[in-house]
Amino acid sequence: MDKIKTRFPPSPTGFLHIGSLRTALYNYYFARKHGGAFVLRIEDTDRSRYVEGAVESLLRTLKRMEIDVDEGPFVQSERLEIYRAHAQQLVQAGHAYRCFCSKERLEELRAVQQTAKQPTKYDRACLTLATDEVEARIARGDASVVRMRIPEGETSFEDEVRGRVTIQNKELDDQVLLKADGFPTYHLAVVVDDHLMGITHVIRGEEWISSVPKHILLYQWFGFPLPVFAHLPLILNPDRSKLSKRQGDVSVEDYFEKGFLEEALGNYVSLLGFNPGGDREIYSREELIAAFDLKKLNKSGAVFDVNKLLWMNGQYLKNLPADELALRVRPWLEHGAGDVPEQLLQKVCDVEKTRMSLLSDIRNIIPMYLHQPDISPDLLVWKTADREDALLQLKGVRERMDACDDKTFSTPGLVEETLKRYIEERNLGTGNVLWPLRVALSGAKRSPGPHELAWVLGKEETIRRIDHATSLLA
RNA sequence: GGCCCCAUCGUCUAACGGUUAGGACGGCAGGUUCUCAUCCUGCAAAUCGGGGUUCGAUUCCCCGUGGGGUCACCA
Repeated sequence: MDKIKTRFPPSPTGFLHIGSLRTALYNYYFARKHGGAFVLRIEDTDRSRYVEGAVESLLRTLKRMEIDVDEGPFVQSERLEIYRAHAQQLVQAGHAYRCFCSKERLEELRAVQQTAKQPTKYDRACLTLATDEVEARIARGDASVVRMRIPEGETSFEDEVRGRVTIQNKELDDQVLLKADGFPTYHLAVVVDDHLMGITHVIRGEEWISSVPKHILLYQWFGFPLPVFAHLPLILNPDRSKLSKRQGDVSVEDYFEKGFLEEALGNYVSLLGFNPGGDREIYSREELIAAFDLKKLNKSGAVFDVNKLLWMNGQYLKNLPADELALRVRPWLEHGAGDVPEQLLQKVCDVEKTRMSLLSDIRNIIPMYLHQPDISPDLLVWKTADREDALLQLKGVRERMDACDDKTFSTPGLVEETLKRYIEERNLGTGNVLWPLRVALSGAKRSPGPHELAWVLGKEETIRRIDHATSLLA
């Protein structure tokens, strides 16, 4: 049996679309699971869409997603001779023919057909051109393309996710295979390359399913064995149309910029249209590879739910060790705050990670740990107490904090113990003590607990902040 | 419009033809708690409609309806 090979052709714009990411992931999973190879191919046969640096950008993104390429990137624009020869072969065999029709004529033809509510198809005006006339016009330098000569009958194929799909050949247009500029169209290039590169499984988006019959014809004409086809359901906007810009972010780079983790994005996207079997939501890359199965693919489109992605991202953040999180959060710090000491950043991550859903959340979180926050004196007062009590409690707790040794501040747990013991000993109200203390340290209505804040800030700063709060109440 | 594809809670999904139709996100209500978040518990929430086949249909078939994709010298 042939070695399993899958391939991935990103769109040549340089950005990786969310849908493309899933396609890449599935191809990668499938290849990995079967000990096969994952091939990267750049389909840059449209010169008008050329983007400088697109390939480098794509490779960077794939690398970030830890999708390892086994072969390639193969670049189609460097293989023009191969496609030309194949097109020529079809012309000689009578399966394709030269067409000299101008774009203007074709547009006009289409317009007429459209108003007449006819299907828009090429009228085969050039099909009957005599061989010597064709040669004469080519010699004269007339621009021409090569078109498929669609035969009568019907074409069908087996799709791994949809089953048998059949289409009448009369529905097919005499598709252009080789353009006037000598570049192949997608249809020619994909068939030739998939065969030459030994691709055994074609896993791609559903938007391609209607062009498969054309490809089948090409495979037959060339005498190539068919690969296995698996067409994935589309990823949808909330209104159920094909996921597109305009209704939100569609490139994985957009999500990186927002502060999503590569592994969360990969995990989430993998589960759109595929279910490994259990009731779990969080899967490691290895688990996904092990569970991946073409038979487990869904047939219907899936709405991309940013909300659930946000939740999943939070899950991943929460489960990251503090030192790891600190590393990954670092790029989001403002330039001025770039000198946040590593140890402080790790502590902040440790106490804040259950409150984060994006890496970029660190930007809103970090200031209060770097500088004494503004405090509204009224906020210092616990709901069942008054200013006098707040002042009293702050003074008391300051005294106790001051009496602590450095070891107490070495873990949040020890600080917490100390506070609890203090409250118990004096028979104080928990809220009466902890609320003003927490506000004194954070200035915020909502924040981590006072013991966590004190641990992050350290003894000296903790006392300084308590003193500051006290001065506001006095 | 032609052709192709699809159809379970709002969303992602599970369910050998036999289940009180399960889980997750979100929502709501509680619990833990100094606050928020985390965590835990509970609640509401779905088989598009109509015909068949069958002892029995979410599941198989047909029709309808709805949605999507595609109809380039773009991929």
